[in-house]
Amino acid sequence: MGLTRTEIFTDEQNKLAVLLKAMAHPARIAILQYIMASKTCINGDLVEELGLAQATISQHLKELKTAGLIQGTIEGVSVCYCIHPENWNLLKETIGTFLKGYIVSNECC
Amino acid sequence: MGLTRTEIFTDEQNKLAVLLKAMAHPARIAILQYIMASKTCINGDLVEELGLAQATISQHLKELKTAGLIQGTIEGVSVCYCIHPENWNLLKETIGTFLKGYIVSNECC
DNA sequence: ATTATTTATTGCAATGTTACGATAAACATT
DNA sequence: AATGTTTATCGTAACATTGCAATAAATAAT
Repeated sequence: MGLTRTEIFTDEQNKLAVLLKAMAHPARIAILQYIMASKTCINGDLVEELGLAQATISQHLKELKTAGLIQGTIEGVSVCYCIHPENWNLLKETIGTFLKGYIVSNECC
Repeated sequence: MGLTRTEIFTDEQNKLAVLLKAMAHPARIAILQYIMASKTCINGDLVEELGLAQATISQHLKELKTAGLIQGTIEGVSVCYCIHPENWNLLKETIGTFLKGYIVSNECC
């Protein structure tokens, strides 16, 4: 007990939950916003910008990368991060479809 | 250590994180989808539908209600839950704006 | 070669999440 | 009044998350 019972949900429900969870932290939202604004960035930029420890930023970047929201390529001594274009569009679509599922109705409480 | 440093983020970043977190669980996604499809529902419907314990469903409903995504009104012995129309539209807008922040660019890694 | 720069990983402490059984509370039915 | 129905809350066990210091690893500069 105490661990999510993923087996009783559909793949789509589990996948959407993983994506939302990856974004569900102010630091990761801030990181995504920073990357969106500056197109690319490195870990050090974010450490300065956000004021979190280097290890913490690195951990958040890893989570975003694991979820497929960003990608990182080694550039000499540093790693260049940016939004993962294809996955971001997929994300947009998946969340969009989910949110559109509600149509205002008067059958409400 | 170990607790999110909300004070270093903007209100908007923190609020969006709270909303995303409220949805970032397969059970809560399933609950929202069920409510969207059936317009209204009670705790008991969801216990049958999802196969989670009554206490667990109640807890998830509470989280969704606290985040403002759903509303519940007492109807005799049971509680009728439905999507919170205004907040759902706000959510749509907030997430939409966030996701639109990325414009595909060739300045990538 | 040595030193500097940059990021990832490890280890840890504090806190949060998830799930469920048991129980309480509140109304409906008999 | 006693019983049934429905939901919320409490307590608890098992993980999971967050954040940081310390350290490792890998390239760049001197």
